[in-house]
Amino acid sequence: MKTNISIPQFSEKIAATLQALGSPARIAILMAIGRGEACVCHLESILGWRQAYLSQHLMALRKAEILQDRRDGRYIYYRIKNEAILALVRDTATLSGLDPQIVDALANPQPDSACECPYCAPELIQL
Amino acid sequence: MKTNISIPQFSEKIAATLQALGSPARIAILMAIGRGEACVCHLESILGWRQAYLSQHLMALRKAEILQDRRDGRYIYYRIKNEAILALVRDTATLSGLDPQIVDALANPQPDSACECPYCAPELIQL
DNA sequence: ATAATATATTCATGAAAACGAATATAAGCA
DNA sequence: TGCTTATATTCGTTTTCATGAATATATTAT
Repeated sequence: MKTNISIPQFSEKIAATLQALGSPARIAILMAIGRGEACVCHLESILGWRQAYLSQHLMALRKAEILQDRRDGRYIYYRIKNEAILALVRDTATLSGLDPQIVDALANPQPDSACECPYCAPELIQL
Repeated sequence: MKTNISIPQFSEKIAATLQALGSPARIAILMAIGRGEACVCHLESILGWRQAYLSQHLMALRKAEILQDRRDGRYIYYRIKNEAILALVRDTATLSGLDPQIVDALANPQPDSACECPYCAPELIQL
């Protein structure tokens, strides 16, 4: 039972966003999306995870209002609502003693030749 | 059992820092410390929490290398190791739709007349 | 209508985190 | 030395989160 705790509303709001980011899996997802957008099967291919596992984390990021989704036929694309989230991750990387350029490089992902999603292999859609 | 997950080392490091911040209680502590330093009894007074509860969160923040402590006689003072943490919280506040000036104001706490710690009431030590 | 593909959601289980209560430790005072 | 004050730490319990497995839903193709 939570008693004798007086936490201002703002602490809870700030903590909620940071809590959503406090997961290696979700950080990896955000890096994979970067400044563009990515569909679920693209993220599956890039990250090598089970689809259901990925979807659960996407759900958490949507709930935290970090990700925005849009449907295109069968495909659902995700993008980061506010690029400031990437700056936040970058700054945290710096704080954690990591090379922020790694974050910068990852935030601009390129199409992956091994991926068969509409983004990486648009020619497959025409067939 | 964690299987089929390929999380780069950097995601884990970033997430670890954000995980430590993903708690309303610890955000409140950081706000109370701000740019200066604060002793435990000061934080007790300001936040109105049980001492043991507060100490547990201080322990978590020390473990995450966010806080630095120094002992002065019976008193232990805490300061935020890197002011960039405050910038991080401020940016998160902005992202969460909060007024960042609230964070700025809180990051420069003033002595509290109701507090009897050496910082707020140095004259009590002389007695 | 059915099957295939893409993806979300739910539920059960296990692990991690949060919290209360009790206790231990350190420093200063009488 | 013993007491007081300041604070850390440990342990048990509860709550929350993470994950796997199964299943549901939406769209397109046949």
